[in-house]
Amino acid sequence: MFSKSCEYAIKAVIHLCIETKDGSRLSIAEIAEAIDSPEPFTAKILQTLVRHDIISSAKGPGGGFYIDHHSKPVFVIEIIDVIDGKHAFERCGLGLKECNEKRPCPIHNEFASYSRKLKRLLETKTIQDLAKGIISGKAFLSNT
Amino acid sequence: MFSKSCEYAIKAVIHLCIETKDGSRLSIAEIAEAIDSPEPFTAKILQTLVRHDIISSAKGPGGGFYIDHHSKPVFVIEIIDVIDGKHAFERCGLGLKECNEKRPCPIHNEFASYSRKLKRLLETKTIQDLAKGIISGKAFLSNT
DNA sequence: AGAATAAAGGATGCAATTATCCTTTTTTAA
DNA sequence: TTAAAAAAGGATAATTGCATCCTTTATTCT
Repeated sequence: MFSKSCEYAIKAVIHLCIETKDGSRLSIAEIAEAIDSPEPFTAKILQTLVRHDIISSAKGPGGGFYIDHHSKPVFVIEIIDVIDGKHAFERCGLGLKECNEKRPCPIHNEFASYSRKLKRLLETKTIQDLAKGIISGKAFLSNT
Repeated sequence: MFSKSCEYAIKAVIHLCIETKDGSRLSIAEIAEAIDSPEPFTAKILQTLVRHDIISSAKGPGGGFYIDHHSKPVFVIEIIDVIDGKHAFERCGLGLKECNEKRPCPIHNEFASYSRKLKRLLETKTIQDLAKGIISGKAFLSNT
């Protein structure tokens, strides 16, 4: 469904959302540990998210990553767009370039309603919504 | 959504279904050409489908691949199971190993209802159903 | 039986995604 | 103003999915 990068990205932002409510910051190491991801790879993803203004970062001692709770909430789709590209959802089930409403591939109609709904969901759901449903951030975001 | 192999497999079986109704057979070259896929790679996929009894093949002159229209219809999910594995649908949206109903990941519930529906659809839909909806096999299965 | 045809299967190459390493830049604090 | 902390960024490695090549086996037809 999504790339590994995208999975890490979503997990990381949820984690940040929960842990930096109080204005504190998290280092790459802390995030990677919490979401069970390789540290240097996670660093790259976090950088991308910062560049696209989805999360914030501060260099130097006491620095780290955080999300600014005064700015607008983060829609899940924003992360997907930035990491996996805008067209992650528009792809035809059979990978046909020329598949569309007028000239649908054999399973176009079967897929279309499914992916449309899922996309709409991710367009309306925010990371903040997801964070609310989590009791213990660590437990639910790690793999072990 | 599905792997390239799986896309080719679905297209190939649809094409076979349409073109071998009369008991004729198609060579790898003919299939690859029709569905716009690399020939040797397609050969591998067809082999796998034969091994799993989804399609049939005959060696030697006049041989090729075909689907036996006297045997039971092919459910789309069968192809997916064989090529991408049985768990292609059970994977959690965030790639967590330990995500399940009892211990759902943040987006588990959001995904579950949709992938359940899609899975059910592919469990009931047959290649024969899909073939019916196609007027010109070539035109709809190739990329160009 | 022998030649031609076509799939089967093993071994290998290539490219994208995933992951790692190392150096540079910025910031804080002593 | 120097040392340490921490992210940023460039270069490189490993893994995996995708694709190709070549030899072998089975079948048909002459």
